[in-house]
Amino acid sequence: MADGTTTPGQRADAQRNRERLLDAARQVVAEEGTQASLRDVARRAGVGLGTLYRHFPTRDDLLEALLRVRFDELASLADALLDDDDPAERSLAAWLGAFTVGASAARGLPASLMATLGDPDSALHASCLSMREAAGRLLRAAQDTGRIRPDVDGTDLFALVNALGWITDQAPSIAARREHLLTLVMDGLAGPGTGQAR
Amino acid sequence: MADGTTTPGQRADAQRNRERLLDAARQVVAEEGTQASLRDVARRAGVGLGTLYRHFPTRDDLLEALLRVRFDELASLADALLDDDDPAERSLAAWLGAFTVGASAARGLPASLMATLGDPDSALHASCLSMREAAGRLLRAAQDTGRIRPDVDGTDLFALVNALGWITDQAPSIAARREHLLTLVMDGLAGPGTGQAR
DNA sequence: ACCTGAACACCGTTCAAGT
DNA sequence: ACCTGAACACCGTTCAAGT
Repeated sequence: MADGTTTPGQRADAQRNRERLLDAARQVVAEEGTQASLRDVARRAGVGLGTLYRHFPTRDDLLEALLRVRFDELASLADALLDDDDPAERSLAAWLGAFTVGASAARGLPASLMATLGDPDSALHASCLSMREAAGRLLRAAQDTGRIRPDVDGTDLFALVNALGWITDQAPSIAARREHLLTLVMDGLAGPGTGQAR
Repeated sequence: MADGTTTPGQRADAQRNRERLLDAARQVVAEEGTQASLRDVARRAGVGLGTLYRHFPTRDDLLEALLRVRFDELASLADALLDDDDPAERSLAAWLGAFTVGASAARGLPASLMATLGDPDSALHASCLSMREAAGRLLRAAQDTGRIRPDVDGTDLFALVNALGWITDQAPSIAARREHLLTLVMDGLAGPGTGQAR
């Protein structure tokens, strides 16, 4: 059972460098987003640039190490919501809310997530895909109740919620309306209305 | 009446260089998106890098020269739709469709549009703002009929449609579902449904 | 094994020097 | 007036050289 925080393979300064890199990356990504300068990460970690590449051959490898925990949490949240007693469309809304909050943890994250889904070789691919699938199960449960339109799938849903996460990052005035825009999209997921607004 | 295609101020090779730059920029932006390398543009135009900066001090100045015509067309389309005999919400849907098609003309365009709205000094600011305002008038007309929810404004609408344009650029599989996602958002704009999907 | 930093091929932006 | 390209300060990525 690897716990993810230590890699007991070969040790020494390597283990310490890895942790320094992750600490630095956490800071830099929080400040600059997923497109942050890798040189900056190495610099802030007090480590040679080659060392960063040795530990994380790819930007996505680094992001994966930073983000997998959150992704897994979101996936299990979806499964937990699936089992609770709330109406399915409320569970779905709750999950989407949690996701959009997490998506704005780092600028550029929605773009990274979408790119990762299209690249099976990305280190982020697997966890991102399983997160989307967990959301898909929630969606299907809500569709079974007949209160969510049947002509959307998990891909549509994930696309929409990432689009929302993206737009929310483009301007503070829009970030302030995140909840509002989310309910609007949720209403769209519910299907055509009566035609009477409000 | 400046027609935008010629700048009769001082001429000579300057005028020709300007046109070469625009031609090159059209190509490069079409291929690489709004974040295309400016060096590449100068190179393809067969012009020194400094010449590009002299004609277009800013990336947005260059984009403005490329895109203003389309923006203006979209703005007048909105006004034309406002005056036709179609139901207001159909006019709104038609405009949103036209916008999203135009928005996928160049990768990165939705991001440029959103950035531009927040920066009054951007060369794109004015035309982008007036486009949003034209859309806002369409929106209000549709709201007056009572078939579009009253608690959205032009900023929300523009944000949503740009979010759609962005997500559409992230994966071909999603681009294929653009119409579908647009109707979904339109349904959201119509307000809460009956609760019965479909 | 692991670390380091120079090296390479790119950027955007500025500006002295030319015509 | 206008054009040019070197110069500067950055990138990402690789890899020879060190321990």
